[in-house]
Amino acid sequence: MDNRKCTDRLDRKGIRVTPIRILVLDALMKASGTMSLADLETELETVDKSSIFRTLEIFEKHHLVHSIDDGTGSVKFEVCESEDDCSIADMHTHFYCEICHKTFCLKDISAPLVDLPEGFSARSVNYIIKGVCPSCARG
Amino acid sequence: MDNRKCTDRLDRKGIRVTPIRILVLDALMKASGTMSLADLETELETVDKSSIFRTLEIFEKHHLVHSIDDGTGSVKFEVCESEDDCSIADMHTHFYCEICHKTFCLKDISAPLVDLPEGFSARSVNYIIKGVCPSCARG
DNA sequence: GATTCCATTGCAACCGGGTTGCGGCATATA
DNA sequence: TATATGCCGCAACCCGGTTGCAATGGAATC
Repeated sequence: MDNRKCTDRLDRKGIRVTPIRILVLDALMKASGTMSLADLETELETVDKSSIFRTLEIFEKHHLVHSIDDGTGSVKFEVCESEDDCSIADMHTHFYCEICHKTFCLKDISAPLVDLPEGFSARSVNYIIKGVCPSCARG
Repeated sequence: MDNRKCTDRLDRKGIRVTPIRILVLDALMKASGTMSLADLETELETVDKSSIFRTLEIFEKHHLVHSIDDGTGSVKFEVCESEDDCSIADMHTHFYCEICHKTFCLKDISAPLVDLPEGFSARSVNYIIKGVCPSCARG
């Protein structure tokens, strides 16, 4: 576990460093895709659900992670790509297969952003396409 | 209540007509925007939650209505625009204000659809932008 | 007309993700 | 050392959604 890297990043975001916050951030950074609260609970079995919850809450408020609602009923979390700021450009496309109920993370397809009516300002985008994935289409 | 119109539409979709289904469909058609299960429960106080739930399930399966997950924790329902088929073109943009927690239905902005990798086929799009709405921006 | 069958519905209970109150412990501040 | 503040675990709670089951009712069959 890269303790140092986590500590630095928390510092830079102005988040007080604690052992649990390091654990959670480390797990998120190591994860290949997104992680749900339940995923983190499983991964960090010594840490209480509510602590993880509150940690994620803080991370999100400080734009260290962002959440994706893929419509499966459990919100997913992901470390923001850019080190210093979490921009809308970080938001990419997700695909949910209605057959096998898996969520795919299409990292290289960034979520489109439409022109909004006067007065609306966007801070994040939740873009999820539902349909049938390749392997379910074949079989 | 336009009983006839509802009955016809149910018929055309191959959905067996029942009093409750007429009530639910009528409420949805009359609604200015989207409705949640809870909204319908309030509107149709004589009808049980589970009955509404199952009715919506059937409606959705027959592509008479579609659901939108706006990230508020309660799924919204909406009658498909086109009479005969519910196409992806029906899906429009939704905006969720992080300050006042309201969901706006931007009916005239259709949800964009990105090119998916080989093998993925899209059946619906869930596109929701989060940010600050005009009245909250004003302060 | 009587009987059988199956879809529909209401009720109540359940489920699971998320959230909160609170008390204890640790850490910081005076 | 005394005092405040923040962090954490536990347990309980909340709420939207979902399911099992029994009763009802209408259509199909005898």
